[in-house]
Amino acid sequence: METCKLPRREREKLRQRQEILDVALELFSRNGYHNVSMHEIAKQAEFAIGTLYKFFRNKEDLYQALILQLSDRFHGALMAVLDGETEEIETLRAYVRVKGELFRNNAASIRLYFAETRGATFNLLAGLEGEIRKRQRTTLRSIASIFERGMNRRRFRRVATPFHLATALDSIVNAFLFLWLEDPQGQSFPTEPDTILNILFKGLVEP
Amino acid sequence: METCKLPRREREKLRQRQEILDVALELFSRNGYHNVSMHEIAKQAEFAIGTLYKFFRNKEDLYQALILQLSDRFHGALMAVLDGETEEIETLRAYVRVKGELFRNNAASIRLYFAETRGATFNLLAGLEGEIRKRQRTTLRSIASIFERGMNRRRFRRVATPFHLATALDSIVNAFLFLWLEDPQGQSFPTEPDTILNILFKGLVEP
Amino acid sequence: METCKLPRREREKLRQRQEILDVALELFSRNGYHNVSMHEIAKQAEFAIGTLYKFFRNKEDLYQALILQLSDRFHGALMAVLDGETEEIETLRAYVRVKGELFRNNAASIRLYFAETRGATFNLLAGLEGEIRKRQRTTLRSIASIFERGMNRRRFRRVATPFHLATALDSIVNAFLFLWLEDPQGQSFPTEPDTILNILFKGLVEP
Amino acid sequence: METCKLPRREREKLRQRQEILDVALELFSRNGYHNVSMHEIAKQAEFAIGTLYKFFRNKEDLYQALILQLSDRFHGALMAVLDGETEEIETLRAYVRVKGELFRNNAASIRLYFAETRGATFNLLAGLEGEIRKRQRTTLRSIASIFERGMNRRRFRRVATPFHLATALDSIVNAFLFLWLEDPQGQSFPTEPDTILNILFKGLVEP
DNA sequence: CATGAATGAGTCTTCATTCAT
DNA sequence: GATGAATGAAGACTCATTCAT
Repeated sequence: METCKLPRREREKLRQRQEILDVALELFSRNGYHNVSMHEIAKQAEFAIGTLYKFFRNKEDLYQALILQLSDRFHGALMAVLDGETEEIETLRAYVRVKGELFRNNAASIRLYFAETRGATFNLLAGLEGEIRKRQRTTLRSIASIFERGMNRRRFRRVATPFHLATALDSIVNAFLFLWLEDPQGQSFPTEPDTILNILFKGLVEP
Repeated sequence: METCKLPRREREKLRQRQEILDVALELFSRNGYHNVSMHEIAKQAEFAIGTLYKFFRNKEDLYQALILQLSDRFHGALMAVLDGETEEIETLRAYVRVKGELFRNNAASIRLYFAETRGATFNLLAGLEGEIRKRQRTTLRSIASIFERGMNRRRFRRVATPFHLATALDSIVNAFLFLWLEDPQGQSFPTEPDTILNILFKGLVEP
Repeated sequence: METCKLPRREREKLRQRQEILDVALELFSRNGYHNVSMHEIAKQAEFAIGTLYKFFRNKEDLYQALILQLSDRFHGALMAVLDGETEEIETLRAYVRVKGELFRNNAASIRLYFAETRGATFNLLAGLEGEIRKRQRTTLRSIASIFERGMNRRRFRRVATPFHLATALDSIVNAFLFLWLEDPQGQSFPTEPDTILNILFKGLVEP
Repeated sequence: METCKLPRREREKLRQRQEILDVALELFSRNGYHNVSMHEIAKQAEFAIGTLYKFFRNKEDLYQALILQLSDRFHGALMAVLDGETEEIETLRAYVRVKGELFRNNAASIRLYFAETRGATFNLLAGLEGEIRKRQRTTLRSIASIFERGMNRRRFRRVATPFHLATALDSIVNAFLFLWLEDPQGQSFPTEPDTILNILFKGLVEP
C-alpha cells in the first residue's frame, strides 16, 4: 500500500475512520441499520459522537461508506481471480475457492452486504445501489466471458448462453455458501470446488 | 375454504384482519419495515390505530404475521406442485413454471419476502425465522426427493447428491427470477422452463 | 364569537392550541426563540411534547403562528379605530389612546412582536414577513388617508405628504411607548394623547 | 489614534481582534447570532478556533464586543455633530444628515445594532444593555439640550418638553431610515433633511 | 367495542468549548 | 503561542403504544 507515504496525520485519520467502520460493520450486521444508534457506534468505537460526524456527514453516509467498502473488497478480490490468465476451468475453480474464502473470513460483512444488496434496500443506498449493481453485472459478465472463451476453445459445450451459465454458476455458489452461513457446522457445504462445478460441468464439459 | 363455517362475527373479523395485512404488505414492500408507521397502515386501511392493536400485539407481530402468511402462500403453492404424482422431469418443469408465475404475480410480496428471508433479518423475525427456514428446507427436500426418485428410476445420472441438485436448481431459478424482477423489460429471463432446466439437464439427464 | 357553534371537540382543540400559544408567548418574549426549547414549552403548558407537534408542524411553525396571531390582534384593534367614521383629529386621538392601551396590556407580546418585526428577523418569519409588513403598510396608509382627508377638509396644513406624516406620527407614538416599556415607572410617557399629537399639530393644524 | 504608541506586538493583536470583529459583523448581520458558528467566523477570518478564544472569552463575549463597538462608533459620530457649536437648526440638520449617512454606509451594522438594541435582546447583551441604553439617553439628552437652547434663544416655540421633542425627532428620523433600509430603491425616504425637520418645524419654529 | 388523542422514550445531529501537540 | 481534533451536552422531532371516552 502507499498509505505509508501519507503524512502521519493523514494515516492516523484513516486508521480512525477504519476503526469506526469496523465497529459499525459489527453492529449493523448484528442488529441492522435501524437498530443501531450513533451513540452505540460511538461508544463501542470509543469516540465521541461528534467525532463520528467529522468522518461521515450523517448516519446514512456512514452506512453507505461501509457498504461501498465491502463491495470494493469483495468485487476486487473476485475480479482479481477472474482477470487471471489461467485456463478456463482452472479460473472457475479458483473463483469458487476464493468466494468460499471470502464468505468464511467475512461472515458478518457478507450477511450485511447481501441483506442490503439482494433484499429490497429501501433507499438506504440511494444512488449507491446503481454503482453496486454495476459491479455485480461486471462480475457476471467476467464469468460469462470465461465461459465464452471456453466455448470458443471447444472446452465447453454450448448448453446455454454464457451469461445464463454465469448467472447459474454464481447463484449456485452463493446458495451453497448461504447454507453454510446458516449452519457453519453442518455438512451441507461441499468444501471441494469441484463438487459445485461438477453440477454444471457434467453436462457442460466435453467428455 | 372452511371460513364459511365460522360464525358471521368471526368471518368479519378475519376479513378485517386480512385487509390490514393487505395494506401492510403494500406499504412494507414499498418502503420497508422502518419506513412505515402504524399510523400510515391504519389510515390506508381505514381503521383506527387502536383497532390494529386488537388484531396484532404490536408492529413486529403484525409484520411477522404478514411474512408468515406470504411464506404459507408460497410454500403451499410450491408444495402442491412438488407433491404431484407426475413424472420427475415434468414435475420439475411445473415447479419452475409455477415459481415463475408466483414471482410475476406477486412481485411486491416476493421482494419483501426475500428481503427478510435471505438477507440478515435483524431479529424482526425472531422465533419465526426457524419456522420459515424449516419450510424452505422442506421444499428443498421435496425437490431433492424428486431427483432421488429420478435417479432410482435411472432417469437422472448421479452427478451430485439429490440435495445439492435441489439447492442448485432452486438457486438458479431464483437468480433468473431476480434478474427479471430488477428489469422486467429486459431479455435476461428465459420464459421457457427448459432453458433453465437444460443447464442442469444437459449433464444430468441420461442421453 | 362563533366558536360556540363548533362541536365540543373542536372547541377543546382550539383551547389547547391557545394554551400552548400563551405559554409560548410568555417564554419566547422572556428568553427569545433560540433560548426556549420545545421541552420547556411542553412542560410549562403541561402537555407532552408530541402534543405540541399535533398542533404545529415544528418549532418555527409554532413561532410563526404566534407572531401572526399577535399581528392579527394588534392590526385588528388599530384598524378598527382607524376605520371609524369620526372626525380626523378625534380619530388620531383614539389611535394614540388605543395603541397605548395595547402596549400597556400586552407588554410581553409587544416586546416579542417588535423584536421580530423591527429587528432583523433572520428568516424565522420567512414568508410570513411579507404578510406582516403588508399589514403595517396598510395601517400606515390608513393613517395617511386620515391626514389626507383632514387636508382636503382644510383641517390640516400640507406640511408634508400624508404618508410622511403617518410615518412620523406612528414612529413618535412607538418611541414614547417604548420609553414607557423600558421604564414603566418613569415619567417619560405622556399619558395624554394630545401631548404626543401636539408635537405634530402645533405646526400642522390650522390655527 | 494613539494605537501607534503601542508596541508592535500589541498593535498586531488589536489588528487581529478587529479582523475577527469585522468578519463577525458580516456574518451576524447576515444570519443572526444563532445561525453563525464560531467555526464559520474562524474560517472566514482565517484564524484557528482556539485563537478566537484568546481574544474573546466565549461567543457571547465576542458578540457583545461587536455590538459595543458599533454603539461606540454610532454614538461617537452622532455626539460629534451634536457637540458642535453651530446654530441650533443647523445642528439638527447636520444630525439628520449624518445619521442618514451612517445608515447608508453601514446598513449591515445598523440592521444588527437595532435588532439587538430595539427588539427584545434576550439576555445576549446582559449587562451591556445598560451601557448602551445610557448612550442612547445621552444622545437624546444632547438633542434635547439643542432644543432647549433654541427655545431659550426664542428660535423654537415650546410645543413640548425638549426631551419629548428630541424623542420625537429621533424616532421620525429612524422611521424614515428604516423605510429606506427595507426598500433602498423606493421613494419613501426624503433625502433632504429639511423634509423630515419640517414636519416638526412647521409648528415648532417661530414664523 | 372502536376510537384516536395523548404520551414520552429514544434518535440524529449541531456546535461551543477545551487542551494536547 | 497558535492550532484544530476531540468532546458531549442539549435540542428538535418521530412514532409505537396506551387508555379514557
